[in-house]
Amino acid sequence: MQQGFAFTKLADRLTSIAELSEEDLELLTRMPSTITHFSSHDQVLRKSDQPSRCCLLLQGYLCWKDDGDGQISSIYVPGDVPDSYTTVSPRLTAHLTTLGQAVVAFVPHVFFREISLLSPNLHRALQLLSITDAARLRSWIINLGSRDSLTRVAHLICEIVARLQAVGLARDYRFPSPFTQSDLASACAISAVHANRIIQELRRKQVLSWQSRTIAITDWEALCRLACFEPDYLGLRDITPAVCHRSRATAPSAASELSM
Amino acid sequence: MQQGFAFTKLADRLTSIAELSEEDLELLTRMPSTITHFSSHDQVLRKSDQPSRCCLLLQGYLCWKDDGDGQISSIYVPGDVPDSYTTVSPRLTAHLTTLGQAVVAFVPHVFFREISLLSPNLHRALQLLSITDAARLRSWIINLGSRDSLTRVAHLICEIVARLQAVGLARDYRFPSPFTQSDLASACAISAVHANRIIQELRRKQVLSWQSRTIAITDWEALCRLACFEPDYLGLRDITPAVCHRSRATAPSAASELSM
DNA sequence: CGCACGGTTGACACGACTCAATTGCTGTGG
DNA sequence: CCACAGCAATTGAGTCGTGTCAACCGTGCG
Repeated sequence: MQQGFAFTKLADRLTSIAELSEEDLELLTRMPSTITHFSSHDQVLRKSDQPSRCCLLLQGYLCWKDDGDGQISSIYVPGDVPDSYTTVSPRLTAHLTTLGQAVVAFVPHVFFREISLLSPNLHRALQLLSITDAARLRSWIINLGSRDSLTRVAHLICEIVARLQAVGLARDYRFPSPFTQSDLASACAISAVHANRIIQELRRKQVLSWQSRTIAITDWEALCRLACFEPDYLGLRDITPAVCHRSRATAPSAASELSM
Repeated sequence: MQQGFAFTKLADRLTSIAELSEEDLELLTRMPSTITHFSSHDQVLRKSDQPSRCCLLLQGYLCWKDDGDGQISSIYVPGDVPDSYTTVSPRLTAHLTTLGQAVVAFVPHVFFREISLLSPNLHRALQLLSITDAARLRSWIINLGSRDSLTRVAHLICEIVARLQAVGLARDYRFPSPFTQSDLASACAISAVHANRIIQELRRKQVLSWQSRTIAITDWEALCRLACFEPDYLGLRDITPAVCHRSRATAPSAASELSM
């Protein structure tokens, strides 16, 4: 991957939910960061930490993992800042853990505070980031609460694909899955054995393949249907009717002028 | 209840998570509001709404209820502002619904924006409000994901008690429960029939009574133990070791006399 | 007074869990 | 280069929690 340009990951992510000006992008280029590589199932932040910087995920996946039985409450993809709220209060309620190898850029809290003061636009974009984070949590509660395990797994995969595509990844509906089936099970609140059977069923239904640490969606429409996936809650700006066939080459703001 | 002092409810809530100065409280007194009464299972906000004001709950309970099977993703008590995030983006992903009768004060977005500009302290307090909202969502995911139904119900009740007490209500561990057992079931993602059996079990275990629309906790310690309840995630300032035996002696607005 | 709704109870079905054993893969050291 | 360790994936069998269905009761309200 393109090391050394951590800020572009953040820019991509912010652009996916808000329109940024040239000046905003210029501000982002000044982002100071310390880049760190983590291996599988590492703890990036412990519950007891009181960080003074945020984690910008550059590559791989992170999740909040609970102390107790290891329930995963949220998954993050490159461009996300899982702990952005620590800029306000550094108290953590879970461990920030890798799912597979991951690359993280640590960015001082003060940087986010500064750009918020300098650009109301960036301030709003960062607020939107936390709002969509909360929206995803609510969506996940709906999932755990009201859908059966096949739907849950399918929905999680749909969400990951949509979010990867929003930052320019997985355009061909293939993406690395360095996490284990047990990880997926923890996220979906099912047992590892059952998760395995669900995945087999998804394979049998010909909607995806999962081999050599890579997932390939073979029938996106069918998967979305199985999952009852309606990506509105992700707050992305340019979802096409066909659900994420976006081309990021074109100017970042086609229409999406709806008041937000 | 003391009508006409909607702002005191907000002041109580903000005080429970942040320290406010005299000036901050003075600013809050200027809060404009339109007070509205709702009956049971009313929709305060529809998914399709694009509100330009927030809902400050004064009395009763509200919840976000999903379109589909009516899964409840979050419950609110007096002093809460369930839709505070709409000040940034008015898009909703669920219906804001009453659980029993409720009284709501509608407060223009612009008021929150103004006080955020005038007082960094209030700005922070409002940010903390959304952060704890998200923390509760994560906690609820843990609940749905990793605990059995008895624990889930017990945990929800513990949380409600703790949050009521944080704003000066339910000090004697008794509080109105105008919601139905089905509502509780929707929140805990179990069937109404099963919810009923769980409640009976809680009664049998002598930890609470639930009659004539009132819940009375008879053994708070035992209930907390059953629930695995650790209230840190609520972000409250003054939790005593014994879990919420707080005395609000220093209360800046000691009004809130009557039951909610 | 009676209807409607919330609460209660029992019987039965099924999805998901656990336990346990086996296979397959990957990396590593002899 | 192979053997082995260790982990992930896979499979089967039996169990249990929770859901569904259906009936019944109690009570508040029109």
